[in-house]
Amino acid sequence: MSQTLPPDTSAHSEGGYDAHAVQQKWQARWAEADPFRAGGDGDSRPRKFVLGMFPYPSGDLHMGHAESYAYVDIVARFWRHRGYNVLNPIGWDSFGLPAENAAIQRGADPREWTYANIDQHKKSFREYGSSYDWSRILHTSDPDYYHWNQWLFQKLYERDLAYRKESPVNWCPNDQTVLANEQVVDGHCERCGAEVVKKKLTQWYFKITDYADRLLDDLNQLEGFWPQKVIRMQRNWIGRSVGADIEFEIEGRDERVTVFSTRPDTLHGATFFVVAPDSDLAAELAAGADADVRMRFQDYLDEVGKQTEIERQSTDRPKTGVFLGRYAINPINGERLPVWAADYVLADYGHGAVMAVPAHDQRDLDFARAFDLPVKVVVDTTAPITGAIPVIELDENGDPIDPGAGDDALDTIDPAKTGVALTGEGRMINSGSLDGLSKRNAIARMIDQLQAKGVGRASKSYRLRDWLISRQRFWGTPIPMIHTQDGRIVPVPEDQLPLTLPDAQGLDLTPKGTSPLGGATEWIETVDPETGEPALRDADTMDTFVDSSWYFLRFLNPGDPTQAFSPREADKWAPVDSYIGGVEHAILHLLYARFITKVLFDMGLVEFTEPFSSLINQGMVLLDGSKMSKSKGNLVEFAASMVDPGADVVRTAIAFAGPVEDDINWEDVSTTGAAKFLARAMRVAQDVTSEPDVIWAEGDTALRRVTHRLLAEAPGLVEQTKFNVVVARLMELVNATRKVIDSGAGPADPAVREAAEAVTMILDLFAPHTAEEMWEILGYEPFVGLVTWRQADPTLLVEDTVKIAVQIDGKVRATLEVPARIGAAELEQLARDDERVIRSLGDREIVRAIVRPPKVVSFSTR
RNA sequence: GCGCGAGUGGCGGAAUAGGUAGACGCGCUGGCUUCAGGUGCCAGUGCCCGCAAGGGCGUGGGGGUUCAAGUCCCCCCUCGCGCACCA
Repeated sequence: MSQTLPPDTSAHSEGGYDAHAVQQKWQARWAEADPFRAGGDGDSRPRKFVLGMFPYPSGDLHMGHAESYAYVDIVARFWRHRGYNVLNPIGWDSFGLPAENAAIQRGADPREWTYANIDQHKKSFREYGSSYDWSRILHTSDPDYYHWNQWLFQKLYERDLAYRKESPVNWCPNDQTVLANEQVVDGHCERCGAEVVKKKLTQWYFKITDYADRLLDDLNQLEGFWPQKVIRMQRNWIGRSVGADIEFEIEGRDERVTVFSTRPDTLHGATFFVVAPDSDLAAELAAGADADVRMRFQDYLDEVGKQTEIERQSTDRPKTGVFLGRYAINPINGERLPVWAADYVLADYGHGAVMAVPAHDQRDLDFARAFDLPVKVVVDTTAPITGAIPVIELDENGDPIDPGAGDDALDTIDPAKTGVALTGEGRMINSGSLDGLSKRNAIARMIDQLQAKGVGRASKSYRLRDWLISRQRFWGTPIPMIHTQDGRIVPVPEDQLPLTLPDAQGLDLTPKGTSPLGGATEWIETVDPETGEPALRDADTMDTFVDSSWYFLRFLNPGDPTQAFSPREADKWAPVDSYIGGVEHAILHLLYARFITKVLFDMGLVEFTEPFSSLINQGMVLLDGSKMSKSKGNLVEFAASMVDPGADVVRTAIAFAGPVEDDINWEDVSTTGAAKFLARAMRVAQDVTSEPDVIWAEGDTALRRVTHRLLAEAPGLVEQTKFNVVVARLMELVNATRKVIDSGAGPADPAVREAAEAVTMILDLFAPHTAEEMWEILGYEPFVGLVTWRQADPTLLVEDTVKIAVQIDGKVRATLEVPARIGAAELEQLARDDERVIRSLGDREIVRAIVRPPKVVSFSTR
């Protein structure tokens, strides 16, 4: 027989157990028994769907992943220990640019890089002891997955939620592709960091703006279940403004021009009119002006075009613009307003044009002062306002002061002189029938007037833009549309889906501004499904955020060739109960997934409108105070981190390092402390000499109290994600047990066994291999990972005696050990009689006593 | 600029409802163990004075409420994050 060499344990075995041997042993057993597979229809336990944001298969899994997936596993294991049927799947977000870039560098197929990395990830997660349901793996780059991206696209198209338009878009010159608004961070490409430029292109969009109100309003349901920060970021991102659309005539133009304003009440104060220089309207108006204006406009437009997004966005930039030689007519009073083009007005917000009210808008005021335009005050912000009712002030004779009499006060804050716009509350002046009204009432009245004249109406505007989903890259889901010779755009027939990517062999993947798929002649050429005439496929691929917007549903029946997901399974499992991941997706993935979920709801395919019932954001793992990254060279690799201390030590050290939502400095993570603790816990289990059937009630009561306090507290602490505190409490129980073994009732005491078993069951959250080993040592069958935690015995949670602080004038002068259920009168007497109290009191006299059993007695003297 | 969040020992961090601040761990100091060097055991460890008993100070700074404040209120400082011409 061949002899198997035992693993080298020399470096690890002194502590009482060989962490690596234990790890390998239990990983093999888990692989064989597959104990963490979610229960099927016959399983009567209540269900929990626990999910970590799935990883992108980059080659550099680092400690950030170690942290995130440790938390996911703690939550999944916790619900199993609480008696739930837990679904905890894992998959890979495997389309995307890095694979393509790696392929270009080595002249290989992105598939090779992608799937090799996925294999590496799987190995790492297995080594980590993550309790996944390994039967449900998915990769978004598999045709059987992206088939359903294409299906989803076509469903959105049918519902008029997918459309093409030409518009200035964000263009990353490095990646040579367009980006969604959400993927531009501070004017830079979210992925590669290159400065983003604007380019006018025809692209596919998803009409997320149709859902803006619901995306905003439904955030209220998530209050308390999602981090406040994420909710706030989404609210800001959607950015709803409430106001009115107002139509202006432009002299010499047939059609009226609409502007949006949140302050229709100030319409009488409009003194000029501004259009975005890069808008079609500006070009048209300039074209209709004389040659001089045309030239100056063209110069200005060129100048604006040269600016980067960042320059354009910088605040305190002096206002620039050109007069277009045209006039707009104020619909409420017929005044002629000069029309300017200025880049402080954005082409793609509202209607790309504004009425300028310099007295009451800071930007308009800055512009007016720069170009010497009139400023007309229509709100007297010095006039007192209480709610909607004007307060009439009386002079010394008891006569009412005329509301318009505050002219002196108003003069001192004249915006034309101070340069500060009057944006606050006040009462209308110089506004005809609106005079005297408060802001709120004036807005309502003005909207009525506009509506009556047919030149305006109440309206809302959003910061949120439609989601640009086309990408000029290869490694993504092909857009399932066909461009016919006669200019129609038609869907690829459903029976031809999935439309799979061609082989990358022979394709030039180098970024060149158009999709590499355009060069796959055989692939791109197709026929018009209606006429049979030659036609071309759409060469672009979809944003990978489409892939991740619904993937949680695919886990419910992965590989199903007949549908994207089963509505019946979705009913059972979805939405996700606990979703765990980084805050970097606050307005990308999380917004898109919410949007798509609402669309699926409207399609009648799911019965919920929010995909993630609760969200946990973990902080980042930092090294040298900054985010780990390959380019900075401060990457601690996940796999490497486990080599020496083992998976359990890494997981426990991370859980113990601090609050989940805080950033962790890797140099502060103490694997030494975690390793000592796990060895100590293991030794306690090894020292137990009693049998599993001992009667706990006969054990040491003091130790039993510690055990039961932990049993009582642990579930609440885990639910509040205070994992670091749970580890601390486990350490306390291990220490208390050690003491009883060494210098108390001894290893045979039933309380020692009870404590060791409680430690084992809870330790499974953090150190599952060690816990399984301890469970076996304690004489049980595997798997402790499936054992329901014990209930705390309430009688052991009440202490016999309590320590009470006695304060004299706010300072603690004595502590008393008294029976827990002591009465107030008796306690006060004990405190008054206490020697230390008497000594400390000296000749001072107690004038007041506050007695609060079982906490404190507080005496005041003087 | 606007909006949030956070400041607790040498370090990471604890502290249900205002009730003994510093749990737990790292580090450090001393001791024990036939113990060669990552993981045994015990004790100590917020700062200052003191041999001790004891006393004073102490949760970014200043004020306040309260018998009692890390916790509640007001002002300020520092750091972090988000948004940044959104009409």
